[in-house]
Amino acid sequence: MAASTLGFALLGLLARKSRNGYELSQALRRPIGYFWTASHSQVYPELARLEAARYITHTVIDGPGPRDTKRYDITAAGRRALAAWAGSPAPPAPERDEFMLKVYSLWLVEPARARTLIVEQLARHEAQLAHYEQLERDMRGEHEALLSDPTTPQFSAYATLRRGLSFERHARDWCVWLADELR
Amino acid sequence: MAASTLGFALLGLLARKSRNGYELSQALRRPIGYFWTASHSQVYPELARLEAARYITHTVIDGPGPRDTKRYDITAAGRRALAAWAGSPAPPAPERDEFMLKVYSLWLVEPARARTLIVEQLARHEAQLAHYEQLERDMRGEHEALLSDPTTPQFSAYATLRRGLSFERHARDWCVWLADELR
DNA sequence: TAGCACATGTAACTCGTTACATGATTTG
DNA sequence: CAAATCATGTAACGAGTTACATGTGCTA
Repeated sequence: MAASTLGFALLGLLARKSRNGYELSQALRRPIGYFWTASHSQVYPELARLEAARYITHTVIDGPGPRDTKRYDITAAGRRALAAWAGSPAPPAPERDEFMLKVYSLWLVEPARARTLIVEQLARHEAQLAHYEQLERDMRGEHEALLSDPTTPQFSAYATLRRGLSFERHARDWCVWLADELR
Repeated sequence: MAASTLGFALLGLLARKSRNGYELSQALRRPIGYFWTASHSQVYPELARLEAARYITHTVIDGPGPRDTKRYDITAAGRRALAAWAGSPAPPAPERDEFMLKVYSLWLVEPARARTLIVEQLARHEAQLAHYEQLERDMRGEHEALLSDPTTPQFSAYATLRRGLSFERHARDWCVWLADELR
């Protein structure tokens, strides 16, 4: 009766607040889904599976369009399953980074062109970093409060934000170094 | 006539030296495939596709077992296709990190247990970092030579190694910070 | 009034993993 | 002599993307 990774991503969102399928799909799209993404065509069938497993329930609250709007809530069993999953070790994830794969063959590309690619990538990392820094400013003042209690959703959200900030900074620095080597 | 990402991963390896399917599969397995992985059941059909596209050729050099051993070489067309792919912008990659997804729901886990998970993850990053540092030591003395010419495969290999080193260091530091917050 | 946001679903396809299948050579 | 390594392939399944399908209400 274990859910898929996508299922736990949905449960992780629903454990914070109730949402409908559309809102869940939005939350799992770039740039909002920071470490998991899914399209709506994957979300709706998964919600049906989670409901069959009794991890969530829905209440119809009639909306626009040809179908009803379904507002989903996590159940006590869903919360237990989510906590058990979060508290078990993550299987080692196979790395998959198409950009780095291109860098591995960058020696075949004319250096000035290669440098352009790296500078474009640098811009993407700087944009994402600026976005994360804005999120951090939005939390400012609450930091000490957030960190004082690791059993609040805000603690987890701040921990993942710190990770994003750190990742984008290191990626930016690496791009700067490589662009300089290709000058 | 464009190859898949896996196809370009294989071409990137074959552009450096000829290999058989078994050796290519080994190179794409952890911990050797640092930014792309694949199992042998995916590699063999892809090699057939690359050969149909005339990006590679093979010569039979009879080996053990019930089938012949096929040694693959990249063609001039394969090298051109690889260079064109490496020189074009990478599509923005959807982030997918199951460990970070767990951290997002870590507030539901008893803090002492949560801390154990983070310390285990820290150990994994430290092991990978030690591995990368060994690779760097193996290259020592050649650094200046490697960086002087960006059109050699060694330049690309060193650039990706620097990225791996930077990534593991930032991941380690983040784990140390979070484990400390959970003490 | 055209387009976008809201809202839910299905179908066809690709990519990737695990399991099935075979058999010679080397090492403990 | 048993197990691991070398070596190549197919089959079944699950996960994920793109396209198909429908229709309301709001805004430029």
